[in-house]
Amino acid sequence: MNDASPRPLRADAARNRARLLDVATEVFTTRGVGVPTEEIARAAGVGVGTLFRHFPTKEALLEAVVVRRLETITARAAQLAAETEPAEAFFACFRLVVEQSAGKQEFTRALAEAGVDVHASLRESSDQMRGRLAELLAGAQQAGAVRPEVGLPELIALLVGVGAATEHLAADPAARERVYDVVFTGLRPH
Amino acid sequence: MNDASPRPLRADAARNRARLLDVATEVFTTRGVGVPTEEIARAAGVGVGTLFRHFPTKEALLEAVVVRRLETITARAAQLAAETEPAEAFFACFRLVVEQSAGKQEFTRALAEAGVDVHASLRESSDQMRGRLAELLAGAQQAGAVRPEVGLPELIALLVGVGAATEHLAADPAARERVYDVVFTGLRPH
Amino acid sequence: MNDASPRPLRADAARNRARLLDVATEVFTTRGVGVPTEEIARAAGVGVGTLFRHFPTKEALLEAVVVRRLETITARAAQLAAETEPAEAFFACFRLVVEQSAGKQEFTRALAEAGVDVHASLRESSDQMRGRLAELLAGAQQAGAVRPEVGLPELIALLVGVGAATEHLAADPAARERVYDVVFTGLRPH
Amino acid sequence: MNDASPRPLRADAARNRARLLDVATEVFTTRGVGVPTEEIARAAGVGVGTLFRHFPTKEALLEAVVVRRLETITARAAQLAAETEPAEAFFACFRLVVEQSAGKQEFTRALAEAGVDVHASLRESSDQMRGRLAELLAGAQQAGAVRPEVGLPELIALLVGVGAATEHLAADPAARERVYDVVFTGLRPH
DNA sequence: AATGAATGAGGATTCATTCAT
DNA sequence: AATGAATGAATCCTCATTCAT
Repeated sequence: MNDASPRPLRADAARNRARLLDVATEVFTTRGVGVPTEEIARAAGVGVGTLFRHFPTKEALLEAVVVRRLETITARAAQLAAETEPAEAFFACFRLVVEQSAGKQEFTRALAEAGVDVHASLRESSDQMRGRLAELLAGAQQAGAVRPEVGLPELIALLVGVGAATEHLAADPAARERVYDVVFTGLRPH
Repeated sequence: MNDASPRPLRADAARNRARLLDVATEVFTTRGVGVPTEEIARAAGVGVGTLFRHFPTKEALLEAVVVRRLETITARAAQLAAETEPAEAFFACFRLVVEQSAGKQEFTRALAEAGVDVHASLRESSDQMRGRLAELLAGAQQAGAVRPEVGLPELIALLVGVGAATEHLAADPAARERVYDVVFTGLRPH
Repeated sequence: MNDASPRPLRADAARNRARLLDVATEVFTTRGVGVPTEEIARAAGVGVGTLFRHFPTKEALLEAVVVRRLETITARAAQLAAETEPAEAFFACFRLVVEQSAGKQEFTRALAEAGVDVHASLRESSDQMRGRLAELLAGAQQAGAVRPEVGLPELIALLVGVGAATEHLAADPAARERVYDVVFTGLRPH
Repeated sequence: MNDASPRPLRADAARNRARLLDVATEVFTTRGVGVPTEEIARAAGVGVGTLFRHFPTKEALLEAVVVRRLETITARAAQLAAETEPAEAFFACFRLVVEQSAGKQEFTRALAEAGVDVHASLRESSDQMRGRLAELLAGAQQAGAVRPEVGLPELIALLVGVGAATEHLAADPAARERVYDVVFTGLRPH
C-alpha cells in the first residue's frame, strides 16, 4: 500500500502526464525507443520541459510505460481468472498477454526481462504479473488442461516467443491462429 | 565498362573485410546494433576509414552480417536435409535455425523481417532460406511428421518466436528443452 | 501615480522575502551562484513563483543578497569606528570585512567589483561602504597607523585579496593569522 | 618520465590541439568557464567534434589549460631561480606567478586549490609548482629576505590573494605597485 | 588501400522565467 | 499573494560519415 502517494497532482498536470504516457506508449511501440524525446513531447502537445518534469529521464518514461502496461494486463488477467474456470482462463490469458504485448518491440523485450528482471520500479509490477501467471498455470495444470511439467520460466518464455512470432503475422490472422494452435496443443497433455 | 565481378580484392583487403565481418557479428549480437562503428573498427584492428571503405554504411555492415549468417544457416540446413530423413531433418533444422539466431537480439529481428522482407540485398539470401525451409516443411509433412495445415509463414514465425523465447532461457537448458518440446509436440499431427 | 514607497508588503510577504534572502545568502555563499532558483525557493519553503514575485530575476536576488551584506558590514564598521580609536578601528574593520566576505566565492567577486562597480542598485550601498572605508583609512593614516601613500583602491584590492587568500586557509587558523600579519605589517609605516 | 607518450599526433591534429588550448585559455580567462564549448571550437576554427576528440570533456579542457599554465609558470620560475640570487628570485617569482595567473578568474581559483588540491592530472603539475615555491621560499628565508615564520600555505594564499587584489587594479598600475609594496614589505623581516 | 582526424547534425537534459490555477 | 506546472532556448556530448595525409 502506498499511503505516501507522490502527491495529488493538479488536474492539468495529471492530464499531461497521462497524455505523455499514452503518446509514449504509442510511439515507443510502433517506432521503437529510439524516437527523440522532443518528438514525443510535441506529439503530446507539451514542451520537452514538461516531459522531463514528469519523467526525469527518457528511461524513466519507458519504464512508466512498461509498468502501466504490465499493471493493465495483470488486472485484466485477474478479472479473467475470477470469471472463468481454470482451463479456459489460462488460455484466454495467454492470448491476452500476447496480444497486449505483441507488436511492441521493446515492450516485448521488457516483458521478457521479467524472467530475469529489471529496474527496481518494474520489480513490483512484474512480480505481480508473475504471481498471477503462476496461479493461472497452477490452476490449469490442476484442471488437467496443461502438461504438469511446464514451469513458469518457460511459460513466460513462450509468451514472449508467441508475441514475437505473432508480431510479424499481423496481416495474416489465420496463420496467427495456427501459431496459437500449435503452442496450445503443445501445452496440453499428450 | 569495368569488370562486372566485384573486383578481386587484394589479399589484405579481403582479410580486413573478413575480420570486420567477424567482429561485427560478435559485437552486434552481444551488445546490440547501437555500438559505435569506431569501436567495431578498433576491435577489428583497422581504422574507421577502412570499415567504411568496405561497407559504405553502418547499415550495410549489419546487412552483410545478416546475409552471411543466413547463408551459413541455409547451407547447413541443406546439408542436414541431404543427410537425414525428412522428419528428423525438419526438427533438427528448426533447432539449428533457432540456435544460430537466438540470443542475437537484433539479428533475430532481422530474421523475423524475412517473413515480410527487407533490404534488396537480403532478398536473395532470405529467399533461399525460405525456399529451403519450405522444402523441409513439405518433406516433413509428406512424411506425416508435421501437421499438414501448417504453412511457411507460421513456421518462420515460430522460428522467430522460439528464438525469442529461448533467448532469455540461456541459463536454464531444461526449460529450453521444454519449450522445444511444447512447440514440437504442437507441430506434430494430433 | 502610485505611492512612491515600495508598498508596505503584507506580513507574510515580508516574512517570505526575508526567508528567501537568508536562504539565498546561505546557498549562494556555500554552493555558488549556479544553484537553481527552484532549489532556493524550496529551501525557503516557498514556490518559485513567489521567489520571482519578490525578485524579478535571479540576478536581482543575488544583488539583494550582496546589498544586504554590504549594508550589514557597513553598519558594523560604522559602529566599530564610533566605539574605537582610529588605528584599532581600521584594523578591526579590515578583519571584519574580510571575514564577512571571505569564504563566499561569488560574493567576494561581487565585492571586488565594488572597486570598479556594478549594477545601479549596488551603487549606493557600495558607495556607502567605500565612504566608510575611506574614513577609516584616513583616520588610521592621521593616527600614523597606516602608511600615508596607501589609497582607497588598493585598500579595497587588499581586502578582496586577503579574502581570497583566507578562503582556502579555513582549516589553518595559524596560517591565516600570518597572512593578516604580513599584510598588516606591510600597511603600517616602515 | 613519460615514455609511454600518448602517441605522436599528426601534424594537423597537433596544430588543432594547440589552437584549442590557446583559444580556451584566452576565453576561459577573459570570460569565465561558462562559455559554451561550441564557441571555443568556433573560435579555434574547428568543429565541436574536434574539440571533444582532443578533450573528452569540457572539464578536461579546462584542466589541460590549467596544467599547461602551471607548467609554464613553474618552468619560468625555475629559470629565474637558477639565474638570480635567492632574495631577488623569490620576489621576482612572486610577481611572475601573480601576473601569470591574475586576471584569470577561474584559473586563480584553480591555483588556489593547489593549496588543497584537485583532479589527479593536476596533481603532478601543482605539486611541482609547490615544490618550486617551497625552494624559493626557503632560499629567501635563508638569505634573510623573508620572515622565517612564513610557511608555504600562506605563501600560496598570498599569491592567490595578490592575484585577486591585482585583478581589479588593471587600470591603475601605481595602485598595483602599492599592493606589491605592502605585501613585500610585510613579508620581509621586521 | 589504410588511417584516423574533422565534421556537425542530432539528442538528452537543465533551468530561468512565465502563467494558469 | 502563492503555487508549481509549463515552456523552450541553451548546453554538453555522441557518432555516422567524409576527407586530408
